[in-house]
Amino acid sequence: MKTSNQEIAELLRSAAAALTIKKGNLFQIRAYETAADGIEHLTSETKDYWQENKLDQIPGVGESIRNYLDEYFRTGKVKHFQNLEAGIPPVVFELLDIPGVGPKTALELAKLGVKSRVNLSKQLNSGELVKKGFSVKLASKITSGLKEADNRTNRMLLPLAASQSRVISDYLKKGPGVVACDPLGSLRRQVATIGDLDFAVASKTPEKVVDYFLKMPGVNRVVSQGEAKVTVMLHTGLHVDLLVGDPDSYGALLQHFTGSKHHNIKLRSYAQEKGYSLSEYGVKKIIGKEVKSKNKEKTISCKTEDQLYKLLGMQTPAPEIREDRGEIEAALRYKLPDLIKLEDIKGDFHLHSNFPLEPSHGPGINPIEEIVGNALALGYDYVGISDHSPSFTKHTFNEIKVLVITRNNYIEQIKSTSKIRVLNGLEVDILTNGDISVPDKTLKTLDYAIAGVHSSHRMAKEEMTKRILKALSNPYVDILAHPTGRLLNERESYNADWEEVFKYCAKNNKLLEIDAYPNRLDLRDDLVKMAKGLGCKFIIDTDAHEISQMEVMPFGIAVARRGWVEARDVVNTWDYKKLAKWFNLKS
DNA sequence: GCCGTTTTCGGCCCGACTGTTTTCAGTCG
Repeated sequence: MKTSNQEIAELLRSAAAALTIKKGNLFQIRAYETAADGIEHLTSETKDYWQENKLDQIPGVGESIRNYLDEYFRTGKVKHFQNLEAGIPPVVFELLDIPGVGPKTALELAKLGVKSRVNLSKQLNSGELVKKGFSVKLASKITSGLKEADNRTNRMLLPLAASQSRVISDYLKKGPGVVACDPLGSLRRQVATIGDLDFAVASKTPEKVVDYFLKMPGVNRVVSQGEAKVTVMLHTGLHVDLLVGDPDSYGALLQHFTGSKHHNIKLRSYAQEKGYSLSEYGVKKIIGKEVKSKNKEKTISCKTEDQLYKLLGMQTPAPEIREDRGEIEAALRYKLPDLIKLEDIKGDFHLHSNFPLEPSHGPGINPIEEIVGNALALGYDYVGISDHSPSFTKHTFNEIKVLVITRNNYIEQIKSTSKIRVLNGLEVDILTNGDISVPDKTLKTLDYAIAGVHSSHRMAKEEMTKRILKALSNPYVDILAHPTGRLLNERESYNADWEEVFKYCAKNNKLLEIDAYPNRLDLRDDLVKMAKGLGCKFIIDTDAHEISQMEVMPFGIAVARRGWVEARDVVNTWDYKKLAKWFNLKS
């Protein structure tokens, strides 16, 4: 049985598509889609919710869908969904993820004899579909849609998205009549991976900006084009959306295009209750059931986002938390968190040097002295060096002890001459049975230890939870490194009962690391928020293996902000005295 | 089908673009 969150969401989306084809209730269709969204964004498996009898805690899941899911987990199928889908060729559901193809188009294709995606491609190329009466324009649209779906690459990591975005916004800023230009969408919200790039431009002459944008180097084809709204595809396959708006209502445009979709839906529902209708043009007053005027002139325009949120009687939530995870409710009560900022960071604790402890672990390339010097240049008050521990498979515990002591002595010398505080740490392995790869008496000689899972990632959830908890129970382990082990676009998080792990950390003063390295961003933002709610403290580190990588700190800050974290929740924003107390250091 | 610091009933975000539409349906963000 397919039970991943992605697969369960697909199950619901197929039901929604079937209902669309059968002209079901529009709101019921939306309800299935909302539930699918809710499931996709869960921090743990839907199946776990089911086993714990908590399915209706999932956003968008009510009594009916709860019962359907229960039936699914018990029997592997949902009779109601099977009935909905009866009479609809299965290929319809296969075609839905082609851009431009929705339920109705997919059904038409199926009726014209399309058997599969491959077959669709064949019939398009041979012109067979058009001969059978399918629209020529739609056929060409779907041909490019198919090409796109096939070339769909991984979502971009933040550094790449940021650099691509800079090139485009530099270009746009030089455009005719451009007053302002901002990258928006998921990049502005600093989501860990970015699908496409969105830009807003403020200008009184949108048509000129649109023309200028279409001439941008690298544009491969125009996906759609309107007076003030364009989507293009670059030669790299990247999608870029542009919206041009009047400078007087630019705040509303920024708000609209930053999203997220769920934030906007919640915000607009709330606005509606208050008698307003909200769009990218501003705020309209609703009288009775009718919007007072459809004229844009009658819209209250908002130059800034603050004006818009203020009009609705709330604080402006930082872009990073606009995900409909409670920020609108908090903003209405003027209780938004005071999110951590890059300037709050006073040090970095997960740094790898070239000290010859264990070459096979891929050590850093810079000497400890250079790392300390760079920390000073970054304005830090303290810095922690945390090389990988020597491999326990190649060394006896006694050899490990000797190696570590050698390094200890070396760092002691640096400590005595350095202008900033230097801490002596080590990144150690959590072995499959939960033991630490370095003996306690050696760990005891360090200022701190970061423990991480570096092997056997595919353990069963219960086993992995036990493994992590046992490691954390070691009194010398201070930090859980990159807690979920995910590598973006490469490896999923491993399974563990995170709530149990976080409760343990909160109770026993174990720190959760937010690893700022862009392909990790681990702990993930949603779990950060959960951990913060359970009272956990964090440390944000770069995991740099060369000193230039110490500059990835902003990505870790973004994750923390997305998890509603304030500076006081993060130990490496504290002054040294408070920090030393937490780590039980001598001075 | 979901949901509620005005509601357990009666609502459900809002608008743009495309195609082939003379008033709208489908898809997308």
